[in-house]
Amino acid sequence: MKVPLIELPVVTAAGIFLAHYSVNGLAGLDWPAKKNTRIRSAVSTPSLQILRWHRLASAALQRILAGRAAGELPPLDWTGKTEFQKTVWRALLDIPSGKTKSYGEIAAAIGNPKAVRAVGGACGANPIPVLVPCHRVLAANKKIGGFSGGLSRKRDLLAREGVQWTA
DNA sequence: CACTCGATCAGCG
DNA sequence: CGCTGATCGAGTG
Repeated sequence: MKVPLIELPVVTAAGIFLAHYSVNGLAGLDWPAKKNTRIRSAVSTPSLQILRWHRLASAALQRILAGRAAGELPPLDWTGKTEFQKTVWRALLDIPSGKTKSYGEIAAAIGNPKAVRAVGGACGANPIPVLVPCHRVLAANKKIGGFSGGLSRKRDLLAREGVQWTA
């Protein structure tokens, strides 16, 4: 069955993010496009509930970009994702702003200490960057590691949170 | 099922 | 610093 998605823009100083909502909650977040793409609003009329979720998501995004704690999040829709991925993402939500963990620490935290590389894979598959703070995961030696959205974005987010990493 | 590929890591020279 | 093996989940055919 096909679940309709609603797209709503989040205007921030860092650009316009695009949030995707399903009937279950926030399902995805897109990085700001380079160009001034269509700021067209929702394809169909968002329900009151979705607008409410959107307020939460927008506020949380603004706070994280300002280097502060996210605060309350809307429900996250991870339908169709694997249990392993969901477990990893839940662990990411436990990393507070300004702190980081290594891929190995995440693996240990979810009780699967040898699944180090798999954790990296799950981070890369995260559909909701920033709010699910995949950028707070560094390599073991505090090196920057990788980032699917581009390393410059990871560096920017970490800098906003006052985090140090090794070159 | 049998591959392949990673946002890893620790060990070793 | 660079190379290597171990090891896991996901994607592909």
